[in-house]
Amino acid sequence: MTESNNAEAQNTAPKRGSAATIYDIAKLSGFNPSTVSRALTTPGRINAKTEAKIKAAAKELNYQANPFARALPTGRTKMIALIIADITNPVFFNVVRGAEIAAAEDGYTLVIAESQESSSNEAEALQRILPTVDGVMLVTTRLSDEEIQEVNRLKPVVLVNRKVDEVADVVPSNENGIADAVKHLADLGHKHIAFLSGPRASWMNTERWNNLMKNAVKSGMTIVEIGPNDPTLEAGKLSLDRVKASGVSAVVTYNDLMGIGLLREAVAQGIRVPEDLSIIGFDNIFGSDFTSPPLTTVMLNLEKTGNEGVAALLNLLANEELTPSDIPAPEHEASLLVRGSTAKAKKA
Amino acid sequence: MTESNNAEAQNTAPKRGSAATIYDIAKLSGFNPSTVSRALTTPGRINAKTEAKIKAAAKELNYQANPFARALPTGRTKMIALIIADITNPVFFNVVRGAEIAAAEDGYTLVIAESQESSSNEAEALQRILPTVDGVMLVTTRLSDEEIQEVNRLKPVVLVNRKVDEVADVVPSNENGIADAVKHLADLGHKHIAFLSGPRASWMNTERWNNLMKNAVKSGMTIVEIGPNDPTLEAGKLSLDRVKASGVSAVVTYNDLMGIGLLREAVAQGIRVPEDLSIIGFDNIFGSDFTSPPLTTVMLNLEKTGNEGVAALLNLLANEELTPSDIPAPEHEASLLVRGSTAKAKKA
DNA sequence: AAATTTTTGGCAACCGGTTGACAAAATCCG
DNA sequence: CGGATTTTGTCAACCGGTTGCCAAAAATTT
Repeated sequence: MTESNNAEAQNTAPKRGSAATIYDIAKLSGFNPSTVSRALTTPGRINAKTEAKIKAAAKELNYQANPFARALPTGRTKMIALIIADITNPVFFNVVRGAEIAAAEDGYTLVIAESQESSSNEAEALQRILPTVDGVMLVTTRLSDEEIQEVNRLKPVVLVNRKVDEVADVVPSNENGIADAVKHLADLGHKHIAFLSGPRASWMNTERWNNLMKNAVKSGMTIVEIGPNDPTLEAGKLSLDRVKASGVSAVVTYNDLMGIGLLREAVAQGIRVPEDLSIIGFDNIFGSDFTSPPLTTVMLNLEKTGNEGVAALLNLLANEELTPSDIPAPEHEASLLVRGSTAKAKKA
Repeated sequence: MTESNNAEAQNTAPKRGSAATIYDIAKLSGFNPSTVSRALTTPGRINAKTEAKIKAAAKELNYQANPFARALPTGRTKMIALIIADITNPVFFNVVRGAEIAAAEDGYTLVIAESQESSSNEAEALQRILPTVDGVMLVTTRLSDEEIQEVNRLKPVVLVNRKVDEVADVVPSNENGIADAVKHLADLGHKHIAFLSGPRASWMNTERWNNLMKNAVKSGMTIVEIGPNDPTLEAGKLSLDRVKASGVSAVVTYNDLMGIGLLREAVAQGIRVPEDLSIIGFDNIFGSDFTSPPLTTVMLNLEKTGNEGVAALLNLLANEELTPSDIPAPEHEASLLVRGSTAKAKKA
């Protein structure tokens, strides 16, 4: 842009990416490259004085090891992959954040790929990324159990919110949260409730439905499943008719997105929430308290989930011989967050 | 999957990560490793028939090039870094998605790092990631102009929503959207408006304020800046008192987060929106239509921004000699999305 | 002081690709 | 049909680290 540009370009040979190597350090410090390597990576192997000299030279040259050159013989890349179905789904934000923090703590870098809810995209992305990472965290995978096991055979895998034989997982227990939610509805006098279910293939969907059913029956309520549906705002909105038709006084939705969709459509159609219809979502996503009324929801500590997932993976990585069953169960559990979308059932 | 698995597992030494190399292919196909390399990477350089044979052998061995071995001599990693300030800020989701798509199209992998709004974190993450990527996209960096220029000297950088000398950028024009917003308020009879500003250091904040001021003055309105503030829900909420005190009938907020915070607090305090106070946000984030009333906002096509950012970076990468000024301005512009939070000004 | 053990640093091979140089083979030309 | 040209495959060096092995130097023992 300015006329000084020309001069600059001439004198500094601004060759991008020309970083210092151990050979430069060797030359500067007068030692052998292998000695340099040892001084930098195996403290103690080398005379303390030489080590200090070498480290000084390294600092002077602003040395940073080329990760590829390092990864080549060792096979370790200090990167882990995080595969998620839909990055715009607010559920993931906190998982990602928790994972980021845990990874950065140990000097690992997160490589994030999105499958856009498509299992072929996911397989492709995985294919591309797998060789560059030490391990994989699958957050909401669309892959089949067999595919997951196969990936697990290549690199350590940790599954979040899903369970597959032989594969490590981190899935916080829904039980308490669901029990509380059902009790909450029972206390409010609801007799007939519905579960607005998510995708048939979702492990978590089945988990929630089964738990819900068990608790509802125990509390003497009837419960019906409406679905399967896409786990989206739109699907929640479109299901209002079926909800109305079912005659229930309360709905638990597979996730907040669907809950919000349902709630807004109900309000738009003049159905009063919570007076005419109580709604409970899952996940406590960003924005679930923006609605009128704000959505009552079963909350998961997703940041913690992401954190524990990466911790488990790092554990697996550090300890070749660890088996998935050695991974401790997550410590945190779901809990009910009561906001405005639940109230006493209308008298029948 | 079948019983043949056992046999396979026995003879192939199922050592994790033991992938086929070009040497294996060479042995299997009877050619030299370098010939294999050429067949796979320089189509046409090799006799079509041999090329086919080699490719068949590669397929048979399920060959996938070791990216590190490849990156070492070429320096190219096919990865680009995406640095964002706060991954839980919904503004970024769509940027990330757009970037993902553009990157995947060209076989590039996105490495995402979050700086948690801290410039030291950001510098550190950048330090860690920089050697492993071909280029960097800075989405909401907390780095100083000088730091950015320095990074740009090492690897190609594309800035999103910010401008720094000598560095390529993608910043969609706010002008139309802001002009429309001001005109919208003027048409509704507002005479005195405020800008609830974001962080002082934000380039975009200054941009919006300057534009807003210019347009407001032109329309014969008075405008005041209230701030600076954190770009958060909480800050929006806390600023209500100052907004009330200012006596304005309409507020434009630096972003939707602040707009939503302000709107919800106003409603909570019994101030009617939009009858008593009109509010316009920026960004059209997820959830900005969940509020009651839904937030009127100046919408940016963030997915497109992410897309164009990566495209620009790829362009820079493919064409060493390209200078930042060769990057075309983004084609899309901001536009006003009128929802429910704006209405006629009360008569003074 | 000689023999033995331990420390220390250097040599060289290796990780798995890419690529310039070159010779053999194939194709073209007059 | 012989010489010039093009095509094709191989050799070998290189990218920047790591690491097993060994010899020289230093420290210890006898």
